[in-house]
Amino acid sequence: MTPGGGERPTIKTICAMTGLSTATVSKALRGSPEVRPETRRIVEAAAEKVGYSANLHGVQLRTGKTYQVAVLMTAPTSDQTEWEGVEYAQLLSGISQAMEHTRYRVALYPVRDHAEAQETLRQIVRNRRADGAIFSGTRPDDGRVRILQEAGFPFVTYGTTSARAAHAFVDADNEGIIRAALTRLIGRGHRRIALLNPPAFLSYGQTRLETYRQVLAENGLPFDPRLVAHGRLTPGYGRAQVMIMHSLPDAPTAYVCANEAAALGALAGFADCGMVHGRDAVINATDDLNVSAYFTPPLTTFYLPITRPAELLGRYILRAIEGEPPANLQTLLMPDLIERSDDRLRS
Amino acid sequence: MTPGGGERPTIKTICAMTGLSTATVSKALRGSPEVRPETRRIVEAAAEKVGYSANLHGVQLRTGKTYQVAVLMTAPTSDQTEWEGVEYAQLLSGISQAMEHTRYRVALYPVRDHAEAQETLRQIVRNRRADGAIFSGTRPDDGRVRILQEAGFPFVTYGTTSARAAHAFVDADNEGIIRAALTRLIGRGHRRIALLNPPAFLSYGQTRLETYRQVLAENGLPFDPRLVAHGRLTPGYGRAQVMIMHSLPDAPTAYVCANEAAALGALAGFADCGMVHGRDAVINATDDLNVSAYFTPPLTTFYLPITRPAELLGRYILRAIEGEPPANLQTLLMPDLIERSDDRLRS
DNA sequence: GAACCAAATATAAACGATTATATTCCCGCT
DNA sequence: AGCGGGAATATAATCGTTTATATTTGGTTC
Repeated sequence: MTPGGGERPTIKTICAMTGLSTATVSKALRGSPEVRPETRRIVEAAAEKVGYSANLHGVQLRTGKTYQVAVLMTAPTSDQTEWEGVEYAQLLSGISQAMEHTRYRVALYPVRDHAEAQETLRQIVRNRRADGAIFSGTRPDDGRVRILQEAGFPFVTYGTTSARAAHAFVDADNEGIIRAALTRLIGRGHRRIALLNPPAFLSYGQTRLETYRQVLAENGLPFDPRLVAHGRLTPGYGRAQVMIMHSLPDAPTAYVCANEAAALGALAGFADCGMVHGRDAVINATDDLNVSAYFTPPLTTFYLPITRPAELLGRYILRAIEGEPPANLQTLLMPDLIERSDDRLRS
Repeated sequence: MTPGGGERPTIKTICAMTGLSTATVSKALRGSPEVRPETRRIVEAAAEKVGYSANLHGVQLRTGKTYQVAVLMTAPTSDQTEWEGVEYAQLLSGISQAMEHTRYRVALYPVRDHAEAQETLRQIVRNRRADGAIFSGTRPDDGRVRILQEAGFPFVTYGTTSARAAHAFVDADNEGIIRAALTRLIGRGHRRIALLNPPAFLSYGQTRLETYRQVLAENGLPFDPRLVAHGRLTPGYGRAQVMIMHSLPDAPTAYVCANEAAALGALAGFADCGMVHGRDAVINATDDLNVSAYFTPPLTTFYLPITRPAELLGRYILRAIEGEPPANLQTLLMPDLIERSDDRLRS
């Protein structure tokens, strides 16, 4: 494509073609007002002709920008074969898609745990390996948030923290979800409703628990701690919790599962206990993949396509990098209720 | 940490500390034999003291290396809410983990289709955005493979092609899987076995189909094209195919599904048709997430934890970048058979 | 002791962009 | 005519490395 050979064109190629200096060409290409519109057109034509695109390494060295967005992924490790973390695929895809027509790319940093995440972020900040960061699984007092705030490093969380006012975030409206799910189930006659929550240290688990207690109280129902479980949201967890709670003297008639993996396991637990969904108890899920349509039986779900928060995360980190204040970069998304079963209390 | 202030240390920092020149320091840090061991120790001590780590942008500009591995991900797009592509999360995680203690990072390139993948790869090659590439969903005659081979660009595929001899790849042993699955089902009395395959243009679908025909022939069983389906491996696909094949005059008594998503849908199809798994027909899956343990009922599966091929992909791409010949970078992995149901033909 | 050589180190030129500073040019003003 | 000043462009420094080339050092050899 380059007339003179297969070498990749640089600014100097364009200088040679146009007789202009590197400074002028550089400015013209970035649309600086200092260069005459006519000159800019000449430069752009030349650039177009040879298919010029800036060498990022040069730009990066000079400006210190990396054009990378670090996405931390709390990794499904090799020793852990459960169905977990599968939503990362679509999360990453959505984030990348938001950066499609920019210079930015997603760079992946898998981490094993919270401590490693902090260490990784420190390195990213210290060595300026990225211009911004995204991570999920937030805790109310989140060490990662503190590190990045102290460093003045742009970031967006997927999930809230107690410092939420001060940073960009995207999350599902967990309060809204639990309120709607419980109100619906209570309206259909359920009095003992189990909550299969994620690990207790996660913000959204806590939000859900608080809302759960609140809604129970508002409806004059007692709070029974034995109906609340915390744990990693694997199918195995869902199954185990159903088996435990089923054997309570006063077993729950409804299970609200924090995601579809747990709900799938809960269904398996039903089978193990000889329970029939809809007759002995019901399960509701809240999730972002919408697999529950294919469970036997299909489950009622609060469904938020994960690509929605994902694209938002992508757009927000770009704006955060550009210096937009966090207050403009905060969104809670309310999932849609998809009723796939009646869920009325029988018996 | 730097004595003189918060600035990030560079080679010049170390020059100032040791009184050596940048050339010597650079060579010392990279272990060049031209520098005296004693000098090297001095340099290393100084580097350690100030916490020096090379500025990648400088290195990249000078050497042209990017220390990025491009992973193409045929993206679950926003308009597509089916459970599909979820295994990418663990694939990416495994790849990244293989590069953990290197300078290399995974850079993510989501693409919508084959054409976009080719265009993306051309850009990556042309603008040297990465040192190597990984992609999946191979076809026998794969345009992406041709582009990279012509460019002499290092890459590893997840899946085989007809040019397999000439490039690095990792894949499941699809021939072995189908042979084992069919032999087992035939041994248990099944005569009409359905094959729920991925889209026909994919290599592994073709391999599976060929093996399927071959094994049938070896066992004196007729090949019935109506028992073979091709399509995107969503739950919806599995369900639809079961409904179609169930209504055949001579319906299959066993379904071999190419992944767990399709198998889950097939189970949903069973429920829709009023079929009972194990009585009217059985389902086998082959997959890498091992969710089928939690289906109702649990399904027999050929299970290859996706992290195994993933780590191999990561290791292979690093070696390919270092110039290792493709012949040493080719592996077919045989999954484990996990028998979760009897699967003998009843009736 | 001069000449030579290898080993170790230093100097300086890249890599490709951005940008502070300098130069040129042209115009209007006194 | 001379000068000041703004607009447009050019020159050159710079980012942090690597590496080709030059220089120094010290030891051998004759």
